[in-house]
Amino acid sequence: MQKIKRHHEPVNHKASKKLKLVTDEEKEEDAEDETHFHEFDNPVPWQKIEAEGLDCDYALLFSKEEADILFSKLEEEVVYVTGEEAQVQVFGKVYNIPRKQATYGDAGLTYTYSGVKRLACPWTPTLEHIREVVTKNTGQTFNFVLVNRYKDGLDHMGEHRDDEKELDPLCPIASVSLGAARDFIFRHRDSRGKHSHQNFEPVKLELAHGSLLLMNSPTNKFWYHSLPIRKKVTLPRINLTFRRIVMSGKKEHQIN
DNA sequence: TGCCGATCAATCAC
DNA sequence: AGTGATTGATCGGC
Repeated sequence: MQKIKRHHEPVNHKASKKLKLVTDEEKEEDAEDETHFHEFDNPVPWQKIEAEGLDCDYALLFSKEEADILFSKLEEEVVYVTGEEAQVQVFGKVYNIPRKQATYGDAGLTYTYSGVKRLACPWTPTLEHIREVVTKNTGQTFNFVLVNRYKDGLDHMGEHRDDEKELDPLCPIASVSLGAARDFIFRHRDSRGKHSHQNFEPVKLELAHGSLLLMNSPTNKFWYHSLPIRKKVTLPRINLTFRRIVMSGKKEHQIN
């Protein structure tokens, strides 16, 4: 297993200056005598967000300094789709999506967005680095990331659920936010529309620079989420949603 | 003003 | 093959 090089400040500022990534086995060995190792190894403090059928965990994963660097690196590395790939059809009409999108992941993986299949680009160094940090902090592995870039508060995403068939239903979706903080709204599926038969209050969060939101099962079965327009926001935000895609049985891309 | 919820009535996946 | 779900723009109410 490859070691992760930490080239930014650690989350825990009380941690030793000697930043050495230790494997789980090494932790076991050192655990008894070295107190400062415990400080360094402390997991990020998670905040639980719960409602009926909704189960999320929120944490500040990166310091401002780390997050600033990650943001600018992503601005250099990520290539967003253009043209027809950046359009979506709603009720028969074609629109440009009100944000920029890109898909990265393990070789050969595809992702279906609004009926259109899209091939994952190979991981960039920064995306791979963030994936490793997320894995280290969640214990979950991901093989794909959807990148959404919102250039200002007018860029947005409408209400939807991430319930694509190709997603591993038990794996959480890990959403990393970088750049401008944006409001994020959950609404229960049975509390939408004029004749909704239940009355769950929306769950509203602000996703901060450097934060990680884990959306655990079965959140996406019952709750829609959206990133609404915020006219006061003038700065860009990049959002990374790490997912686990299972190519169940389906023969991938038959080449004739 | 800005925000929020409802509507649209075409197309597609299952 | 009929049904249900859809994603974004627009509009009305507050």
